[in-house]
Amino acid sequence: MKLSSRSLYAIHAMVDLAEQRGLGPQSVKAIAARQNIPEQYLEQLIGSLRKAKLVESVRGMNGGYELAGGPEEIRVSEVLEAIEGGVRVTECALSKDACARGENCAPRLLWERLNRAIENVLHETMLSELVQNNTIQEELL
Amino acid sequence: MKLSSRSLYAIHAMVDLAEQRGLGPQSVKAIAARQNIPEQYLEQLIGSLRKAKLVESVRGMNGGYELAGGPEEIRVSEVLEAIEGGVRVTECALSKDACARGENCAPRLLWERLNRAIENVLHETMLSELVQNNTIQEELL
DNA sequence: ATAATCCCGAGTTGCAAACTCGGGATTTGT
DNA sequence: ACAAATCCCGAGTTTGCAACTCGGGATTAT
Repeated sequence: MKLSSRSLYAIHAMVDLAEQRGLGPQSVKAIAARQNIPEQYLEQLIGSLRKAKLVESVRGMNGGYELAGGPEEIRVSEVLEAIEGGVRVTECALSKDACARGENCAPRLLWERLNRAIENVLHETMLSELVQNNTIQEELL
Repeated sequence: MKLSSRSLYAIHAMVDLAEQRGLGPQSVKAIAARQNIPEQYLEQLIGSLRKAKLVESVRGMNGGYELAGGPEEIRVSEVLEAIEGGVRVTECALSKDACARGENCAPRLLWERLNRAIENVLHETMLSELVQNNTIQEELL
């Protein structure tokens, strides 16, 4: 039940871009250094974020990446969707065919509850809530 | 964000024992066959369940395992706790030391929300809700 | 006695996630 | 015009750990 480092890195990178918003495009190198992420790996991940139109790139010298929209409009679920292609606790809950037990799988009730609970959190949490010096953090728990 | 097969197997095994309750001890072999779990692997897992006092063993010929208590009293969280030793989305939310960022980790808000949501579901779901021909399943969603 | 089971510490295997590499395309600064 | 800094991307390679096996001892019913 761990989040992959892919996901962790992607979220940290997006938060970083939110924090640096307005300061011009941020290079992969800079983001990687600030957030402590292997540079070439991040390059790969941020490519997925770009394809999902969550960030925009500026090429050439002094280029880099910027958030495509305001942090208040970006849901964490969008980030993870882009990077993982959906966050499901077990394949079972996704497609009934994937599970040999078919409809007769009693524990499916549990998978569905878990998926709901998780997706609810991811959908309701906006990037803006995760940036530094957000002093109202505590009440939002 | 997947559940490990350890967890999946353990839950299926516990559900199986709930379904076979009252029919005498169930051998690992029988459970494995019914639930489609590699036998020797299950033996390992069920050992953890026994140490956590969730099941009781009867040794010798015609031996096997039985639920230690009624399925209405066993929480899914107990099963996963026994098998995984806690279900945390990221180490960060567990101990502040584990994360180099320390207290200044903005995304921690997210980890905490996720952990809460997940633990809530696991804690509220009883084994009895997961057995077959539980016809009120749908409303419980 | 024999067979069926639990019990358990050590393996071994496989595979996907994590990370690297090489090199091309684009833009800026000088 | 050229060098340097970046994005871009398809192919690697590495590696950690979950998943699974093995061998053999202890216990009990028939």
